[in-house]
Amino acid sequence: MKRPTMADIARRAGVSKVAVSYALNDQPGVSETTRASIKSIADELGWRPNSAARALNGGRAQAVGLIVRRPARTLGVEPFFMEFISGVESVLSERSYALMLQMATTLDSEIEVCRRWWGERRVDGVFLIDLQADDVRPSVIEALGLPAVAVGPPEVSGPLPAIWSDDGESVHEIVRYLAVLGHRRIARVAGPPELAHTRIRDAALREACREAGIAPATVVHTDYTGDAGARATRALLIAPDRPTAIVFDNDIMAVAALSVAQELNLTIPADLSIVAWDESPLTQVVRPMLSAVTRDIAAYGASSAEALLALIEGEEVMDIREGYARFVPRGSTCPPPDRRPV
Amino acid sequence: MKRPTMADIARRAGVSKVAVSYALNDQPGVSETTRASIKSIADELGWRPNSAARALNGGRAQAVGLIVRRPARTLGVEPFFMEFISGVESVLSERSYALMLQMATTLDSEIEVCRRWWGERRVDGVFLIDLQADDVRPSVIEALGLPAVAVGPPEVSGPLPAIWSDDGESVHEIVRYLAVLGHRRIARVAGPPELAHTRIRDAALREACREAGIAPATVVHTDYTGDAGARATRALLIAPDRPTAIVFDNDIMAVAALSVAQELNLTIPADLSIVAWDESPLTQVVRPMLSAVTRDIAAYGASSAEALLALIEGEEVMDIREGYARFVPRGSTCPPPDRRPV
DNA sequence: CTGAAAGCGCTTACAG
DNA sequence: CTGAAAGCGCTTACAG
Repeated sequence: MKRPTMADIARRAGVSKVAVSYALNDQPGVSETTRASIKSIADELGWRPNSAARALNGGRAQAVGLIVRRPARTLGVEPFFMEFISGVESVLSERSYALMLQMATTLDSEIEVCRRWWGERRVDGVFLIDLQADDVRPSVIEALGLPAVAVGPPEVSGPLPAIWSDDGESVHEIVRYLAVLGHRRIARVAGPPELAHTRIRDAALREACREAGIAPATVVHTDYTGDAGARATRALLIAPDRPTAIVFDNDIMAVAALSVAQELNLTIPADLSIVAWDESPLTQVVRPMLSAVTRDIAAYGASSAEALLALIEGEEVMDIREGYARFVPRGSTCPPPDRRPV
Repeated sequence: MKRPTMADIARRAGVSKVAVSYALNDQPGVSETTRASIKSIADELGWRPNSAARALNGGRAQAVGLIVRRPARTLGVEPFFMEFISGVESVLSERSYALMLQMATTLDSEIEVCRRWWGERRVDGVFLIDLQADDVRPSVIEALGLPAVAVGPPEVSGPLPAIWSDDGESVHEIVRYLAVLGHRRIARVAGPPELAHTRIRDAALREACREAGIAPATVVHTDYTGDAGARATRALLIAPDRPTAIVFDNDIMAVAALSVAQELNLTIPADLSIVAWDESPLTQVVRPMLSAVTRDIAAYGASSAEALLALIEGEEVMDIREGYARFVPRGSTCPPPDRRPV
């Protein structure tokens, strides 16, 4: 039951602890036969390096941290996090890095966790997600000396390398598509306005509408829940001059919109086109299947992890621009009523 | 930038490192005035205990591990994990424990991760989830001496304490409800047959049908994806003597079933009653809203964490039975066609 | 190639 | 109440 140490191996092998250290770390200083015999004893004993002892020698903690600051009620239905984490993991595990996960409720508590993690040498670096406009975290983290990558646009990553995908590009693609179909009144049910990528989409939407020569889109901000999405959709649809197309910032709100449309006796897509963001399997189990923008979130997580590990190794890391989310038309978009043959 | 140590504090305070240790850990051995001055210096310097150094003194790693072994494509849409984790976190964070998260693909690799974590002293204990019939993990983990709790039924937890909710009870409740409505042909679209709780539901379903005096339910096992759920549902609905009610083992498959019904021109609930398991917000954004069984998954995570920490403290931990999932009827269940007035 | 020493940052036990 | 020592399990530098 007692976990073996290098001293145990040294005793069994009849050599010094130092020789064991050299042998096990593939350092010169022991003969090949000694090395082999030490290794086989280590194997037999099931020896593993004590991570605390290693970390104490100026070594790394061999762990990175991720703090999630979304309210519990939206977390479960937001596929982003688990997909992102699984991409992160794919890189970490092959480098034997561990991932520390923590939930937080406020920006301050998130910063406090970083401070503690770094002070306690529990992590070698962190991922910053859900960047906000005027986010204080990048500069605070930078000041701590804690290696970190910002998973978000360079505009708000401050001194940290940004791993980002260009949401503006996706917005333009959606609007051009809808405009070509003939839509003139587009609305968007968005995420929280404090999130940087929400703002970027907001701005891109204004610009894209102008470029397409259509009226500025109405934007309603929500907390990403299906409930809030349904309320926002309902408000849009009972207003005079209701939109003929609505773009949603996640998929659960888009699904909720299907129900609201049904409630109001509107047919999708004949009476209303719907576009979802970041398609999860959910968009394909409903009818009609939802037109959505899609990107490889796991790959996004993997790049972020690569960048963070490189930063920890002391390499210089540049901003990395991932592929943007591409529009995939499915069954929830079509030309608006006044542009279809009667 | 250099993170301060006790030696730095000792120098500033003009005392020995030991005095600093006593002062900061609220141990006797220093005067109250010295203690206060040491503490204020520590504060000012932003000192945090080096977790590696602490762990090396026979102390704890102050971390517990969770390994998730579901394929990436089902992870994102399965709200269980994030809700469970957020419950776990609520307990861990107030005790300053960290959570290490790792993905694995096979049982063997999962066991290997446990072996490594424990050997490296990275964790003080682990959660075992998704217990299987004849699961080897409990006995292997027990043999390692690694403290662990099994998040699953006692039948398969072996020597480990089980934190579980009685799925059988929920199955009985559902079947009694459907039987009272007049349903005689019930089917179930289930999760993977290797999972212990799938088997428990299978067995309970047989028993419940017998007790209700109705034909044994047809059960189709799936991998929990919406796709597989849709296929299973379709197969059930085009068979002769199709069921009048189907119970699903998660919510995404139940949502997929709505689409299949629509595809086959069946009305929910008039032609087919649908029951989902472990309702997430998803069940309430579709129309009709899904009747579902519901339980407090975060509370489940919290109990599991409490139990694991107690075990780590050396306390004896008994099996803990959480409340079972309760049936909440919504819009997707009603009497079958032949039991309604014409 | 091999050995004994020092040190990482803490805690614990043991003298004064 | 205060001080100097030993040790946790490793690694790194420095002699032989």
